Amino acid sequence: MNEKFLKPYSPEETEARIYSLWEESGFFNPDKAVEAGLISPTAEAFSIVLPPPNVTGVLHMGSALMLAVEDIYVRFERMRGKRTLWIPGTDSAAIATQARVEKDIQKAEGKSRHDLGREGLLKRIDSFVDSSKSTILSQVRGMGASVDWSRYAYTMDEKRYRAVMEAFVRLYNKGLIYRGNRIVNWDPKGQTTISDDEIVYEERDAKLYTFKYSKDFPIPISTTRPETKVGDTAVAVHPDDPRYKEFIGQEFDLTFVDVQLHIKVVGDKEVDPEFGTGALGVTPAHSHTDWEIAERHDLPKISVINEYAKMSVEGKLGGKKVIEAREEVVAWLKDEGLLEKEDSIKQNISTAERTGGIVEPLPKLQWFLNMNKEFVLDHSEIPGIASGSTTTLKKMMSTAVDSGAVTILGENFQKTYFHWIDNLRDWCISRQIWFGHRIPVWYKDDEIFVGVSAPEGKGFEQDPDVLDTWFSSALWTFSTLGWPNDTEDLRTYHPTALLETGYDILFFWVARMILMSGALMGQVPFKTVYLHGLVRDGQGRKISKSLGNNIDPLDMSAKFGTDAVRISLIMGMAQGTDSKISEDKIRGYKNFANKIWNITRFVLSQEKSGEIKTDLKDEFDAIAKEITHDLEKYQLHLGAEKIYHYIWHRFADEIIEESKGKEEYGATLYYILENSLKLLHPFMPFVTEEIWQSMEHESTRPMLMMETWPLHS
RNA sequence: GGGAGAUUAGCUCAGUUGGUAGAGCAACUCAUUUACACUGAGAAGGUCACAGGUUCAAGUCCUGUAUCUCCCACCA
Repeated sequence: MNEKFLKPYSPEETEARIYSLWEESGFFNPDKAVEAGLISPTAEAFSIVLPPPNVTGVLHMGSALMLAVEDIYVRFERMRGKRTLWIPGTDSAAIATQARVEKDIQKAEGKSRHDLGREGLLKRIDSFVDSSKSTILSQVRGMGASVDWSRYAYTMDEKRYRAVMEAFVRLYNKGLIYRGNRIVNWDPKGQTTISDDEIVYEERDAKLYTFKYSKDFPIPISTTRPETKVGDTAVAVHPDDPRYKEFIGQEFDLTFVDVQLHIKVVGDKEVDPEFGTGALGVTPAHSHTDWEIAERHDLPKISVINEYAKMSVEGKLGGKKVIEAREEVVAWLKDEGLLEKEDSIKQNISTAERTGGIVEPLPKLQWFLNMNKEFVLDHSEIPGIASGSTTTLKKMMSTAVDSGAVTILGENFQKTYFHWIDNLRDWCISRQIWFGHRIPVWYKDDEIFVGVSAPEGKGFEQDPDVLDTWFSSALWTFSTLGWPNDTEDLRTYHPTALLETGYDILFFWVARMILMSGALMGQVPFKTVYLHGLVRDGQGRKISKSLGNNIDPLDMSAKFGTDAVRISLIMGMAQGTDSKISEDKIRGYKNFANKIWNITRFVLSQEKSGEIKTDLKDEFDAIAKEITHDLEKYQLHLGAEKIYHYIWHRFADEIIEESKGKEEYGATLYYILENSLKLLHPFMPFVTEEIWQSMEHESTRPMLMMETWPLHS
């Protein structure tokens, strides 16, 4: 027997060595496994893309859970003989990365991005990305992820850049991308537009002021933002409201603070007569609702707030921050005796997810993806949409799931998905930052050129904006497989089999992938969506810096071994629900790794004598069948529990105890141990492989990772 | 305002199609040169939030109530 079994199992002496063994074998790449004759060339494909972690980030418990779940499925399907591909990659995290680099430069050199210029800043960002990406990549390795590194992709690399340009141009040519002046969510702090999904609402105390524009104005209005009223061009009332009906159509000229206003009274059914005074002061340029009312009634849209959230009007409010202007307007209303009421209310305020800045709705010229425009889908493999038929992006996204082509595990998530689609507005895809995929549009006087590369001829200026980072992420399942080229990889591995990610990016990413894959390839991007929950601490609290309850997966891995971290993240975690992790829990599974180690020590001390006992074999095979079934049904926490319970409390506590001093048990013990290692391998790959490598086997396969799954012919 | 989910042992949670309530941790008793103390054996602990209903049978299905959580939404 190998002497190492005389000491407890040591993850730190094992893991790096075992990972090298796997990686150097080349078998993370399914093509190599086929070449070596370990997987049939005609085997069914099983492919997953790794949700690319932030290239400059570090691994946290959420990504550790993601890697664990995905690696379990990849190893399971690989052992079941499928042509299994897991594509790794990293994401540029555009806004966050640019902000980080800008901050560093500001701190170290006192320079802003404008001092460096666009080219200069991008160079600095590239070198920062280069120097920091090794951290996350080695951490992914450390978790035991059996990804095919030869297919590594980065959202900003050459191939992905081409795919993004191509996608933009194709969607533009289909008429789905347009440029329009519309109200967008402007983040004054980040100095960029953000999408609806990047907004988080915070409940705050606010004041609802009720007043009249002037003594002569007949209708009082209510607002929480008096400062915007200098941009009003109308008052909207419900068309049937008896109080105000007579005023509809009338127009008033008046002076508000020191600004001249021309107010028209309009009737609009969107107005709720029950709320406030039942009359709405319409500020078209600074409110989504008001913009729409203005569109319907052809009202002028006067911009009174600029990109820095300061007043852009003439007079004494000019240049003031909106908050200051608000106080000034309220003071003026009081002085003039126009203020009728001041109510305290709770208000949901829109803030930017990334910067925390208060979102200011502003009209801006931006690029949009049209969700409701009909277009012809030339080639379609999506059930319910025939090739060459007319559809809209919205309908297509809905059909992809409704038809069952994509299964979103968890009924509640399906409902959420459909609900989101119902309420979907056009997607604003342009961003005013420098780091990202620059919009492939060039202007020259009245000319506009849209193409994957710059037009010939002089005098063209490229659009300064870049694309929303989710635009490129949405292409991920096929941009990583070589699209827009018609590659062998695309034919073999797309649609991918499974997408596993956190439920918090169902809309950002999962839905958008369905959109892009459908629009550009006529395929769904994946067949099954597995959404995992948040990882919380032992008390069920969100892990956060301020609580100081951060449990670092790398620390835990160093302390208890990666296998222990992986399986403790899986245990008790039903799909789609939040899970808990604590140091005690991880320690418990370190003990389990050692338990198997000692079981092996005992079994290796026995002769492989006697026949395999039928009753014990049948019992084991039944367990193996159940575990297989659990994995197939995405109940991996149940499978993990069963193998754990069987190995510790059945095999070790009962079968081994019973076998002591009885030679005829030998062959049976070896049978159970070997097959238990196979079942446990996806969950705890390091310790199982290490044990496997230390034993002799009849199998000619080179390693446990490439063994066949129990009961699988 | 709309939607979804949760409520099971002291704590954290499982419980697959309805068929005698489960695990881990904690606490209790005992064992101990044992493959393994990173151990084993045993005992204790629950009106499955509450109230109805369906059923031979309900933690599980239905209705309602309470509390909590999350998501979505342009009530100014």
